[in-house]
Amino acid sequence: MRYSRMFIPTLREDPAESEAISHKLLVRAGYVRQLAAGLYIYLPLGWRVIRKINGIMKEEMDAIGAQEVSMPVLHPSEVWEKTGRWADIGDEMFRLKDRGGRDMCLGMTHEEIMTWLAAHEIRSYRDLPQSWYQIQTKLRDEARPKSGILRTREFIMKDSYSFDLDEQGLNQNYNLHSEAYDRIFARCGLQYYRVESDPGMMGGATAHEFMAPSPAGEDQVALCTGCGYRANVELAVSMPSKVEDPGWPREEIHTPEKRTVEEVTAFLGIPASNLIKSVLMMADEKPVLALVRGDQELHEKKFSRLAGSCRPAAKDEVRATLGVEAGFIGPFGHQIRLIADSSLKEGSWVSGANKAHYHVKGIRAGVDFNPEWADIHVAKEGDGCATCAKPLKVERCIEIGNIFKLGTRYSSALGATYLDEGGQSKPIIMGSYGIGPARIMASAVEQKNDANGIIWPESIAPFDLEVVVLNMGNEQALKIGEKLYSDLATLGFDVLYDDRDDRPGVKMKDADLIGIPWQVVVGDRTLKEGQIELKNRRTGEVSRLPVEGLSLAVSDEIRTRRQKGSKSK
RNA sequence: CGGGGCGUAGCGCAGUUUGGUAGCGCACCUGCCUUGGGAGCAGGGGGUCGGAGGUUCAAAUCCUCUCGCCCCGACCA
Repeated sequence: MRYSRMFIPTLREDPAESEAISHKLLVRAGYVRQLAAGLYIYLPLGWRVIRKINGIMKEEMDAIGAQEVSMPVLHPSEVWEKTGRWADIGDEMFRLKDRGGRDMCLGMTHEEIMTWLAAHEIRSYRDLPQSWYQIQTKLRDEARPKSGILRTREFIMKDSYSFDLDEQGLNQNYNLHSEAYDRIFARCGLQYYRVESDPGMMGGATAHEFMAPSPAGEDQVALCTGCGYRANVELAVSMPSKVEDPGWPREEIHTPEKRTVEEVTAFLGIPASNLIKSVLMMADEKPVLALVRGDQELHEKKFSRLAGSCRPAAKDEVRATLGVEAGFIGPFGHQIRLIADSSLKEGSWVSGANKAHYHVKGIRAGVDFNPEWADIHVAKEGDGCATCAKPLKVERCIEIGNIFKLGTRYSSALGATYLDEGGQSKPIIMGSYGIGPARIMASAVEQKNDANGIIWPESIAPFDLEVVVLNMGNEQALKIGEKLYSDLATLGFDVLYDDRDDRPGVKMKDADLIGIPWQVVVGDRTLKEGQIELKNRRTGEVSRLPVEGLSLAVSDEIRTRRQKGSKSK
């Protein structure tokens, strides 16, 4: 492809409306443009990257026997009504009516439609197992689109669905997908973790997420440095650091206007880990008091697994229920359910005194309060691993893929059954598996860039190499450039040929910004010595090659250095 | 949906406090010149100041409403 004819609108400056590095670079280097909040246009370079990623995904999906299909984006409401999600899902679903007044929606995922198909076409155990996948547009009316192409309202997803006779078959398909995902992300050049995740509203039992570490990520992942335990903090368990019992006797202390943990600890000169934080939650409109240590955060999801769906109580609800304002709640003297984090079992603590402007020091579990015990804190860096007690690390990550064991949730609802060998009708056992190619793209940029721009992994770069003729006025250079361009293409490389009549500085800046892994530079300076340069974008390493037999030399050099590179990785 | 910020030329911004007929850099067009890290000179085109209403002799600037975008939080099937 000739640069002069390709649409690559690079920007000299970072776009104003962007925070994430990947967002800035992808806009600046001419890969994407924003149409509206959460709606992105993929320009020629950007679409090439997506196509490369999709190609890798297809190869790996096909390799595990999954079959590609294509599903409609527009769905009739009935299918979604059958699984209950038409009602369960709120504003996040785009809904519309067709001309006949029928309720329709835009697909946010395809469990319903895939299961509908299975329900209609699968009859016998002989038809199973099946794995179907598609690479298709999804639409979700996100409350807050953000970080460029990381969280958008319209996005492409590779989603696969497995259909099995039994749990054993599901496990096999689940593992096949997990391994295929490992190969996909490794081939895309990403650093990533496979972590335990919350099955959530997908309604399954087991789920994992594939997480690419990046400060732009929205998720936090707890990682054990010892045993390899890895889990999304949405469900990660941990042992909070031990706190020595100060052995305080019980006494009431005047703490005027000291409401928050910071205020109280500063006032009393004690660490937050000596405090009990009491949070009143409304679970199905019934009050439940949650107790965590002062240095912990209440994990609402863990809590709601015990208490039912809940929300923090409003200020006036606190007063009405407990008779005291929120800053001075104590865990004693109430007739409501108490759930405390296990870290509070031993020791003496400071808590609110159930009296405005007073706290109480030296209260003890078993003496002053008798809660139900559970892990209801958010795991944080430095907590002990629940399995091996080694310290946990917490890292911010981008969710690039997920796998769910769905079981029979969708097949039961939609009547996707088969007849087994004995003629018994049984629900199909399902799994679903997703990958966001745009997130792979963004994660790659997040993980691989420098001050000059993007550094693509070779597998997903828009081109294999870029030929840069620095001075188009130099006839010899021009001739060599043209020859390189056609020869290297013939040798099977995807070549971007910068034939623009621009100054060398502009071309080199653009080449670095765009981030194609190899640059073949034809410049006056080295040409005088009968040489051209081959530059590795990642390492900056430059090797000089003689003009004679150039194209083959370049291709040999890239191939051997690719091998060297992959060995040293 | 709650909190914060921002909408002025294609992009990045100043001007808004204190109302007086819109500016800078880059990009773009023409010509000259230049070619190893976003050159230089000369000339030129381009803006209903997000939108609507109001106050005023006069509004980018003040007031009211509204739309859009970004960031934090909630949400995220």
